Amino acid sequence: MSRRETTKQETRQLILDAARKLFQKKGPELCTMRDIAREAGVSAASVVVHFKSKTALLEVALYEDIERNIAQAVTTMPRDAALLARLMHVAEVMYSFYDGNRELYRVLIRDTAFEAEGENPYLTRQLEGYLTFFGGMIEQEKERGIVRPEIDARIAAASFFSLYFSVLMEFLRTPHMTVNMALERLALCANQHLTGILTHEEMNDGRSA
Amino acid sequence: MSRRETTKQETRQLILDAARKLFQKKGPELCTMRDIAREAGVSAASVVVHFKSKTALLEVALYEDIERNIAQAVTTMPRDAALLARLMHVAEVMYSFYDGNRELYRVLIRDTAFEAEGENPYLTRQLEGYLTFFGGMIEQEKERGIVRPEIDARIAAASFFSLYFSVLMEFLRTPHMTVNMALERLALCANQHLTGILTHEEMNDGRSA
DNA sequence: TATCATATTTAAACATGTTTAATAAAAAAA
DNA sequence: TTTTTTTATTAAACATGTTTAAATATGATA
Repeated sequence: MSRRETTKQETRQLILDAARKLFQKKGPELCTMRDIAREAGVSAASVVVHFKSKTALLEVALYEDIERNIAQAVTTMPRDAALLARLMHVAEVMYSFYDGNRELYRVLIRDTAFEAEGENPYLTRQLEGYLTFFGGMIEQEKERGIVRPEIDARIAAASFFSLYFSVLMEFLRTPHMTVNMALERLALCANQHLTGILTHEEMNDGRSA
Repeated sequence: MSRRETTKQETRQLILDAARKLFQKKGPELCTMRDIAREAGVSAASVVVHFKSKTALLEVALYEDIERNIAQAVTTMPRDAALLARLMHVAEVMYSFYDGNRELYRVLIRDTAFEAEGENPYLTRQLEGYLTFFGGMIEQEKERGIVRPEIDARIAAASFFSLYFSVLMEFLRTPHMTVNMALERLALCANQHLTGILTHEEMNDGRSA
């Protein structure tokens, strides 16, 4: 790596470290680009040159940590537990993680999850990874005779994610909601999705729309 | 109403009209407070005095229209159709409405749905209204023997909303996704929630978490 | 080595949401 | 009516994310 390249990476790292520190400490809305630049010992313009925008910096600064937590949730997932228990394990790890600084992650998700397509590479990749992983898990459950064979595993995985994400949104917006309250709620929703809400007679009659 | 009060309301209405026009025309991000103020014939400061912030103005300017559409969706809802058909009817009306200006509603929802609790009175009220209405509908289906009696109707209504909202999010973020694609996807998810994904043997064994 | 081209950094300027302090007009009080 | 208080309005200032144009440093080329 050329000298030019190394100093560039050093500068980038200085900014990242400063951003992580100040985002955590003051929250992303109260901490300005100039604050971050000062902490890193560079100009505000340099921060923009390196990271394009404040939102993009927030994304880069935080998603690495999130990915680490997802990875940890996956590796510690009970291998032989039921589908719901495995989903709840991931949710517990992630909700607990976000609980460490709710305001920070509320702003992160707001500013990244609603960007137009292609503007949020991290999030998109994480979601795709989840769908593949959890969809594969559901496929396995089909083979074991636990999930019905006609079920679309990817749709099921996406549905579980929707439930997970909605509860997360409410959790991040609602200070008095504890991790356990969020988990209990998600368990109720996810369990309904597993077992359905119709009576068995209706299910047998049921036509897909 | 005193003279002071009437002129105040007139000014407020001028700003609202100007805001609706420009938000629709240029999108909420490209249209500035000064643009709106100029169009309304008042100062930018006046806009802030009347509506507190640009986001709050966006919310007031657009949610009335949204509420009108919800009301219309409810009144045109087929009374004797199945639960899924009724949900899909509401979704079709709303997705078609949002399709008229996706970028506008993407920004609106991003900026309001993720505000901290209490900062988004319209949204909160609409969601509460939906949960009551749809929850009541599910309760009726219990009495008719279509939905199982042990099902928590409010949790079911919230789950359907989660699915509806997640698909809406993807729809608003993804230009090449048509209304029909969104509806098809929602139908698949919602149908899974109605009928579950487990085999019948597993359902009978199934323990809630 | 000297020169040119390229990449990195930044000071200053800009755009825009919001606040402040002042003004003017209406209502209330005298 | 005159005076005082309250309120609606705004010009100017401010804060902050971002852009621009210039300067500086590095690598390539002669």
